[in-house]
Amino acid sequence: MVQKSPARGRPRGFDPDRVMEGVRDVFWKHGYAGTTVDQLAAATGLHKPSLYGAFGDKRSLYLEALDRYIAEARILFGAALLKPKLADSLDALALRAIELFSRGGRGCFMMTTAVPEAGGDEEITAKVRSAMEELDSALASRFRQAIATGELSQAADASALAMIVAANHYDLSARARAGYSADELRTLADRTLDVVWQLGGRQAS
Amino acid sequence: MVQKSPARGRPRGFDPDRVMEGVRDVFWKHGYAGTTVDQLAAATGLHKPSLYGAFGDKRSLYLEALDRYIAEARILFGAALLKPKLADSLDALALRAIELFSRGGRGCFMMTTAVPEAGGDEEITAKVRSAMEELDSALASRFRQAIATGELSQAADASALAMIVAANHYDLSARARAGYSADELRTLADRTLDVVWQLGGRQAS
DNA sequence: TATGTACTATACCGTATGGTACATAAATAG
DNA sequence: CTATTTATGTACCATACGGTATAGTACATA
Repeated sequence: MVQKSPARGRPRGFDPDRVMEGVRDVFWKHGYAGTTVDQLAAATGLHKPSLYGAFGDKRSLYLEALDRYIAEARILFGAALLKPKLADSLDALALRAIELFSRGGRGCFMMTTAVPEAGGDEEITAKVRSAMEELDSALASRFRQAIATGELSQAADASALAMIVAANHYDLSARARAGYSADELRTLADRTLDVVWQLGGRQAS
Repeated sequence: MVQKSPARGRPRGFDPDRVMEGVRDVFWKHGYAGTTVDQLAAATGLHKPSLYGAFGDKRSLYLEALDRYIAEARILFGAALLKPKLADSLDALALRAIELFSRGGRGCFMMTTAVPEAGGDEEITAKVRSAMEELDSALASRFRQAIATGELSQAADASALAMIVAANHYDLSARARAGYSADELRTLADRTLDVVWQLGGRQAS
């Protein structure tokens, strides 16, 4: 049996979730190598010893932020794919991605911070690959479902459609970082979705 | 009148192009912030004062490497698009991108080093956006040409096809960095090209 | 050979960096 | 109240960083 923490000693004066949000935002803006621990301390309002005490060193802090981002993205995008109509799923996916990526032109946290760091870091490389594959298979599965319910033609290629949408997803991230506005990104996403419908041979209205 | 350098004084003992290749490779692997000037000196075999004397500070060195990469990519990918048959163009584009990106799992130099640094750096942001738009329009133009020559259906949407191929291009970069092998990338690229042919309503064999 | 000039090499500078020692504060357990 | 435990805040450390001063070197011109 695991006892709930008996809360001995002085309780911490901060909310770890809130702190990690601040940490994530600094890494998001400056990247891993471009972020200093002093920046993290300033952004979270607590001091370095508290950060180290609660989360470990800079790298642990980053890995924790990355894990949390991936978990949140899983929920955010996974929820979009749960909508009954495929059109609504794809629309919600694009909308949420654009909202997330275009705020401050920051792009996808994983794409902008983990992908560069993946050169020479096997742990980060593996995390990125696994997250990408997870999105791929969630999308492919969603397309297979749409084929099964008759929303798409039986002849549609679920895997190919998934790759198109995934590639568009990462493209949106890169372009957000390159200064594209939310409106411009929306236009790009809509164009990709048109392609998906053409390819999928939309059946229902 | 600008005189050609009269070459007075001691001539430099290194080839600037070679040196910049070394510089680029270090930035490519570690990113801008993750690279130290000492690493650049070690990789190029020359010492910091020579680097500073010839190219300026770290940032100038990086911008020079980025400009050179963009120029080389323009030539590499532009040449692919010059092939008379669209199928050959798209095939060469994918092949060259995969060769370039999968060597050492490094991805696209611009995507992996400039995109992260674009957060808060307007000059880099502008360079990235401009390079992306250049590829977009080169691709769209190539597709319009294929429509004009009858290789693709008159009903094909050149811009939409260009976006699909561009997104695939950046997707290949990200996945190379995430550890995908050249073979895996080739499979992904082929799937995207299948989609392009479906969408474009290929006319000629 | 003399002289000017640009490149090279070593050594160094001031600062910023990741990380920590230490004294103190705030809570619980007895 | 005392002891124990954990968190906080200040001040600090060793090192690594970007960048440069300076002394010496190799070449061109004259």
